[in-house]
Amino acid sequence: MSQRAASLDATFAALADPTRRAILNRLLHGDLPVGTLAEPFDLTLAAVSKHLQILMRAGLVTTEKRGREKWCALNPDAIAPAARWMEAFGAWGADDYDRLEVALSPLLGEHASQS
Amino acid sequence: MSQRAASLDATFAALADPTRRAILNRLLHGDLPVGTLAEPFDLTLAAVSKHLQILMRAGLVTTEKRGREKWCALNPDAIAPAARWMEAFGAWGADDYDRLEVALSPLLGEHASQS
DNA sequence: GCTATTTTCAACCAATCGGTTGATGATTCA
DNA sequence: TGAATCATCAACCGATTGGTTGAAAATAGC
Repeated sequence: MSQRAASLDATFAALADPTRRAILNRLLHGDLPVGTLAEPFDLTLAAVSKHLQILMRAGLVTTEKRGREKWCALNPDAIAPAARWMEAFGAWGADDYDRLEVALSPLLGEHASQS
Repeated sequence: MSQRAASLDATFAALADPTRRAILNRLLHGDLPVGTLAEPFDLTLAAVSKHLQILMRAGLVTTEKRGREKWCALNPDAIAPAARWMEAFGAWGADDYDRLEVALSPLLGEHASQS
């Protein structure tokens, strides 16, 4: 599987969990240390820590250690490949064939991908 | 969990598998019966059938039985909620605060969602 | 140095996932 | 009617997921 496909796997899988989407929403309003980030969730800190690792592996969140706290920040650029992938399908229904052609081109690399 | 969040779960989870994205790519070029759709994949028909059920549950693919064949078609509208969700993150990095505000509003329903 | 705080690690558990095989249900056609 | 074709179902398998608990590592402050 291409590097590109693996990245899409990680991104979409990261977004498929409601806790992780809520974490991203929380970070949309500002950077936070792990403990504060975890507060509103009815989960152990270890569980939130695991979710963060999945988000980091997908590149959606970056972290920086400051003292004994680890601050988390959004990395919105990481979502771009997945967003572009999805555009093809929106464009497919768009009755706008220029837009369709543009949206389709990023897909060619994975065109014949199997399993 | 809200209905909206459940739908996002199903959509993103469906997109997180490369075989399923390849199925969608294949359908982008035209409707196909299950057997033909499955041909390029090194999988049993049963496995492809399961992937199709996941795509149908997410609403991304619709089917219609014609004779003994079951024809599959894309339903690109189903991807719109997920695409809108993702826009918020692209917009967050965009230095364009009008766009950010617009992109953020669809998130409010899930804003405080936990677990 | 000792203690408290922040976060992760390791081991475990039940549930889900992606795949297989073999049987079964529909449908077509000779 | 009987045989072939198209697709799904049911049962199973190993790997992964999302969660827990308890111990450990790193840092801060007294």
